[in-house]
Parts: sequence; C-alpha cells; structure tokens
Amino acid sequence: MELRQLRSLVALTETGFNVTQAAERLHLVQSAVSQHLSRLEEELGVVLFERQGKRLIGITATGKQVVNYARKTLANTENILAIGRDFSEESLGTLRIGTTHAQACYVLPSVLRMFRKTYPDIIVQIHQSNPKQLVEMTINNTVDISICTEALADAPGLKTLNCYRWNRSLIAPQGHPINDLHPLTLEALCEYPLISYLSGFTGANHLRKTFARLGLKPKVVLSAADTDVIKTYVREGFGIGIVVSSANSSMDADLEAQDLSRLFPWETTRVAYNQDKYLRHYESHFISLLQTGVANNGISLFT
Amino acid sequence: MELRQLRSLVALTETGFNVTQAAERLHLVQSAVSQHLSRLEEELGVVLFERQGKRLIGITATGKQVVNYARKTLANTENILAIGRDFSEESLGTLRIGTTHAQACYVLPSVLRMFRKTYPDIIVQIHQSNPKQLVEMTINNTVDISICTEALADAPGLKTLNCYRWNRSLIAPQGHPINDLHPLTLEALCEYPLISYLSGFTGANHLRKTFARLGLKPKVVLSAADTDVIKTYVREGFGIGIVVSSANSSMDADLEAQDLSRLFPWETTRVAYNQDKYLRHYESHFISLLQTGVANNGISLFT
DNA sequence: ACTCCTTACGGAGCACGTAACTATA
DNA sequence: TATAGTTACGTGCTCCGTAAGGAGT
Repeated sequence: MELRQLRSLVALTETGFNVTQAAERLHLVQSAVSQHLSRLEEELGVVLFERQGKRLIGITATGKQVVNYARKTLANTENILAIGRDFSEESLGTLRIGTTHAQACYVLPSVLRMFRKTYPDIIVQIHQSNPKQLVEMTINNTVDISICTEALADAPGLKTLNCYRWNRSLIAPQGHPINDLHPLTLEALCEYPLISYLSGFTGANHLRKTFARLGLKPKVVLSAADTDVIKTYVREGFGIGIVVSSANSSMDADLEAQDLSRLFPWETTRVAYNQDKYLRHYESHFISLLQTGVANNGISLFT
Repeated sequence: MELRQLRSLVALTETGFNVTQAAERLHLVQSAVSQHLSRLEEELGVVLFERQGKRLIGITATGKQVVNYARKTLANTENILAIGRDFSEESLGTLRIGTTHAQACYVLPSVLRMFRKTYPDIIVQIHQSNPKQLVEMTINNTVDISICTEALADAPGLKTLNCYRWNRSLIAPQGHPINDLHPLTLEALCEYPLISYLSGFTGANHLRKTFARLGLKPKVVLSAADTDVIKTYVREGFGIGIVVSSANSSMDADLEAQDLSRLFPWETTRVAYNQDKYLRHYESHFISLLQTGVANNGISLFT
C-alpha cells in the first residue's frame, strides 16, 4: 500500500467517483489514478467502488470504511509535515478558519488584528458556512479551526473549547418609548415590531424559543443575517432591534441600547478542531487569542 | 514522505536508535534505513535524533512527536489491510491477547474454547504482562486486545468495556475449624496462616488494603502468582487460601470453599483495545464472547 | 459521437543492495 | 580493532505518462 494510492482513493470520493477529475486534482493523468485504484483493490482483495461496466457509480460499504482510515492516515502524514514546518518555517503557513456568519465575524477582526502582529505572514482564510457543515469540514480537515455558537458542542472527533459567552441587547432609535421602560419584559418586546437575525444565525433559534415557551408571539417584521442591516432598519424606523451585545460597542449616537441578558439565555461560542490534528504554533496562538484576547472587544469572557 | 520512511523511524525508536537492528527487523540493509532517516529529516527540515558524531544516542523532543504521528499513520494503514483481510480471508488471522497472569488465565480457556468453534484457524497469541505494560502494549498495537482487572480503567487512547465482576472465596482443608465459622469476619481470617496472590496479581492490592483499613495484620505465610499453587499448599496444611471464586468451580473434594464477597470489594475485569483500531470480525466476536459467554464458567456477569 | 475508464507499453526515476569510507568505543 | 553509520554507485523495479482499446450514455 502506498500513500499515493490512498490520496487517489480519497480524491475519488471527493469528486463523485470521477477518475478524470480526481486525477486532475492530484496533477496526474487518469491512468495513474486508475492504476492506483486497481492496485489497491487487488492488494486488499476487496471491491471498493460500485461500477456499471467500467464506470464508477458509487462506493461500497467496505470502501467507505477504507476511505475513513485512508483519511486518517493522510491526516497524520499532514501532521508530520506540519511539525516540520513548525520548525523550519515557523512564521509561514495558512490558517483556515471555519466560522458562522455574523457572530464570529464580529469577533474575528480584532482577534485577527492581534494575530497578525505576531504572525504577519500567515495566510488567513475564512470559510463561511453553517454550523453543521463546519463540523463536517473540521473533521475532514477542510478547515483547521472552527468557531461557532450553535452546534459542535461535543461532536465526536472534535476537540472543543469554550471561547466566550454573549447575550443580546435591544437597540431602538433615540426617543423611542421603549427606552424609558424599566424593567424590560418579554411581553413589552412583543408590543413593537421586531428586527433580528435569520433563523440559524447568531442564536436566533434560542431567541425564538424563549418567546415561544411563554406563548408569546413577537411581531418580527424583518430578519437579517447581518447586524448592520438590522441597525439600518432600526434607524429607518421599521422597528426595534435585538442584536449581539458586542455589536453596539461602537455606540452609534442615534441609537439607544439596553442589555437583555436577563431575558434571554446566554450563548456560548466555542472553538473546535480535529482531535487528531497537530496544532502548529500559530494555531495554538490563535486559539489562545480567541479565548483570552476578546475581552478587549467588550465581550464578556467565558468564566 | 513515504510509509517506508515512517516504518524505519518507528523501528529505530524500538531498537534503541540502532540503525543496524532496525534494518534487520525490517528485512533491509543498514544503508536503506540510514537513507530513510536522512531523507525524512531533510524533507521535514528537522533533526529527529540526537547524535554523537554518527551514532544515534537519543531522540529529540520533535522526534518524539513525529514518531507519535508516524505510529498512528502506520496503525491506520494496518487497519486498512485488516479490512481487506476481513473480506478476502475472513477466517484467517492472528489474535494477540494481552492479559495479566492468573485471573484472566482462568477465564480465557473456556472463552477460547468457544472462540475456536467459530474460528478454528485463527492463531491465538497470549501475551502475559502486568497491567501497566498492557496499557502500553495496547496503545502501541503490540497486542490487539487486553484483558485485566487492575489498570486501564479509562486510559486515554483506549476503548474499555466492562467484562465481568468477581470476588474471592476462602478455601480450607476438610475439617478445618474455620469451615464451621459463620459468619466469617476479616478478624477470623487473621487468626490463621493465609495463602494468597502475589502483590500486583489478581486483586492482591485491594485484598491487602481491605485488611489494612481496619488495622488488621493477616499472617500471610505464602504468596503465589497461581491459584493452583495456592491450592496445593492449602492441601499441604500450610494455611487457608483466598482465591478467585471462579477457581473452585471444579470443586476439589478435599477442600471446602466459602464465599467471601461480603468481606472484600468486588473487582471488575475489563477488556480494552486501541480506540483507533479497526476490529476484525473475529476480534469483535471474541470480545462479545468475553462479555456474555463467561457465564458458563461460573463467573458472575457484570450487571 | 462523446465521455469515461482500463490496459498495454516504454522511459525515467528511485529505492535498495553492495561496497568503500569514516567515526566512535 | 571491532562496531556502527554515512556516502557512493549501479541495477532492477515501479510509477507515471502516452496511447490505444472497450464500454456506457
């Protein structure tokens, strides 16, 4: 068995069992990949792919298992190479961050600013996706580190660290009657048209459930993926907004903010990486920045 | 990077950094292993071994990390080969069982008898060692499956399953006064010369601690590693014996047995294997036999 | 007819072995 | 001097690429 063969095998599964594409991805010709596959099947004495004539149309159950271990094998060779780079070219490399939309995007800029001070030459890639996909990408080593709130609590195969906790604030235009309402209640929030995040984003599901548990029906007139959009429409007078508390640190003069952490559950944003992964120095550094450095950003640390 | 290079690397660490021996183990000549090492160090840009002139005298911290991942890499390739064998030669293979002395040896025979009925051609190796080493061997893939009572409760890197629980019985010659003593107490046991297991074997440590906790000093006149030895000396009148309950299932006519499970803590024997290991069909079968089949042997199942 | 995979064949590269060299105990 | 490791060099294997041949859509 050779590592090349395993690489071809994995490439095949990732191109929908297409030998030609797999070969391209590996900078080889079709026949090479084809040979890899037949050699491997011969050595193992097992059929890895389902075929119609000569075409590959699917993977066998056994094939899936083999691919699973092939991935791990290759991941470990990558780890070894990573150790090497950690010593021979410590300040070079790529940091592939997987993250959900708005929430982590609000934190990342300041963290990355700090990160760049120490590692200015590391290429940072931000892969935006939904929590479920992020888990997948982290396990498949498509990204190095994932940051998100919703899923990945304890996904098997991942090492997960608590990062920080956050809650929501109400924003309303200056002079809006709700600004004088103390204490605020969930019922009061239902009196006015609401603007908040789209389902699946930034704790929107917990928000919805909190109202639903009390049988309340908030009048949500607009849902956005982005805090800035929400703010814009609040300014336009479409309604009052519920946003991540950290988002009003810049203190827009024309908006008033009230803390809502008594009314809604605290959310925990977590950072996760593949448990089998060797963390390069700069990756560890990035994680520790995430865990400690965000205090500067007006976000409460996880305690 | 090539798998051969990793194999040489691991062999080097396992032969005390001796290139010649490593080469022999791999059926290669010295120069081949030497080249593997230099190529690998060159590719990684890292010094893996400490040297005095040309001699390897130790491994660097970085080297240890690389070896760690190299082991995992190779283990995964072995897993892939194992999958292959599971289909192409299902009834052939080797089962390397790591186990502590007496205790598991009393259970294994009957389990292996059942095992052979289904898989008569599997070569069974029994590697006898102490619990601590067993953990090591299981992680290093020197053995496939370990069975023991004392350690490996939740050693990291191992998957551990409860197997069965057991306790001790008193054995004494016919007509010995202690046979009429009901109920038995720890104090009563201290009245007579005792024969039991050597420290480290078969729950001997828990036995000792149970006495010690009450400030009792049993008169241990003889310690053996083997139940048969204990029985022999009990017959000879050297003293009364404390042995694994399962050991008197054959009911020697000249000895009387009393259950001691009220007096001593229950022990749990566990089976463990490397969490990254692919279990071949016959290995899973063996484990399920261990977990269910031992009831036939007069040993209480884990409940 | 086009796409896709396999098989045959040839060349280039490299991994291993032999052997000479160097260094340590 | 004996033991251990590196370096040099040649041979044979094998891996990849070119190209031709089937097989499916």
